[in-house]
Amino acid sequence: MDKILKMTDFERSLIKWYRINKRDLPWRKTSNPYHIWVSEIILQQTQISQGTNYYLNFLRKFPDIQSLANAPIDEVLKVWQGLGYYSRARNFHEAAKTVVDQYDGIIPSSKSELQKLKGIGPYTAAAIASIAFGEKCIVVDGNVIRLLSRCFAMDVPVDTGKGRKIIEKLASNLLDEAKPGDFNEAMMDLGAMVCKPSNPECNSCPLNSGCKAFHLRQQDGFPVKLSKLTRKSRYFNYLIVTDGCSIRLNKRGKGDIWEGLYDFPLIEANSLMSTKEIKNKLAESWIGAEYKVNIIGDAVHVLTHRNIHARFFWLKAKKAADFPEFFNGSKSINVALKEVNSYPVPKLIENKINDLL
DNA sequence: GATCCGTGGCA
DNA sequence: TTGCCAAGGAT
Repeated sequence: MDKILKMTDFERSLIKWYRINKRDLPWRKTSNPYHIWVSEIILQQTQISQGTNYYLNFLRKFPDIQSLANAPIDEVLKVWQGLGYYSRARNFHEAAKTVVDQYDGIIPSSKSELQKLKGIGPYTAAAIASIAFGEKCIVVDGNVIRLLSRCFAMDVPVDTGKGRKIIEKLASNLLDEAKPGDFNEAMMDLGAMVCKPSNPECNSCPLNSGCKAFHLRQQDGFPVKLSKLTRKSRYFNYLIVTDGCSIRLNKRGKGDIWEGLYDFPLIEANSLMSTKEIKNKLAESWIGAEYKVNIIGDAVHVLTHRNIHARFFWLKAKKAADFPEFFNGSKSINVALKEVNSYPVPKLIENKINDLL
């Protein structure tokens, strides 16, 4: 039987809407799987308005997978600076090296092979496989979850294994197998543009006639979620050690926030500290040093699961190069002030550096 | 399965 | 102001 004849009303309405309303985005002008891959990593947990410039800059800096694989990780992180979730950059870099070293530089074309690469999970594997290679698989992202949970008025929480399986089953049944990539992008576009988290534009939605939440006037009641987010506080007492020519930067270690990025030498404690406490701490490790200490500002930096309370101490030193290489359990380096901007740093530190220079 | 990983926008 | 959410993945 002709596929067209089996097309459901859902598919037909969705695809028709997409033909007219699809967004003109840079990664939709290409079928290059590397470009698609770049876009999908950048767009993980990231809105298009925030990610588009990073996509363009990333491809300018790393135009093909070889250039990415051959780059030092610091350069990759520098391009990623400000975008957040830096493990995406580290894992992408690792995966690029794997493809160059073990796949002869050819990006695998199946969802199952793609998912073996670092940083590629069920969503990204399905997105690349369907969009770049036409594999008949569905993507399940936040947009798809919201859209389907509303259409079917799902009372099972979507952030559970059971809810997840229901979503996957529904999407699989609806998938347009003739153009899986278009179907997936259409679902995400409709979710982002019409079936929005708040104030969805149901009156202009092509699927409203079959949407259970719309008929119940319960759009805001879906998706049902179980867990709610909590944030714990951490207290970073930062030492900006400088002698006017150079400054100390601290390379952040494995398994903690901002892994691989640079900040300042710090003392993490149960609270913000006083200058007196800082001086006492310094007296233990920097014997005979000459410096002055002043608090130059406090900041609260909000992460997904953390509130970072930061206090910045200005340590005007006679010679920053003499600051202990290992301070409070981690290593710092001496960097010329002119060179500071070549190091990848988190937003909190970027802001502070911009304040100072 | 629960927790962690960034940053920005919005109601 | 506060909390939620965003084209998720790793541990």
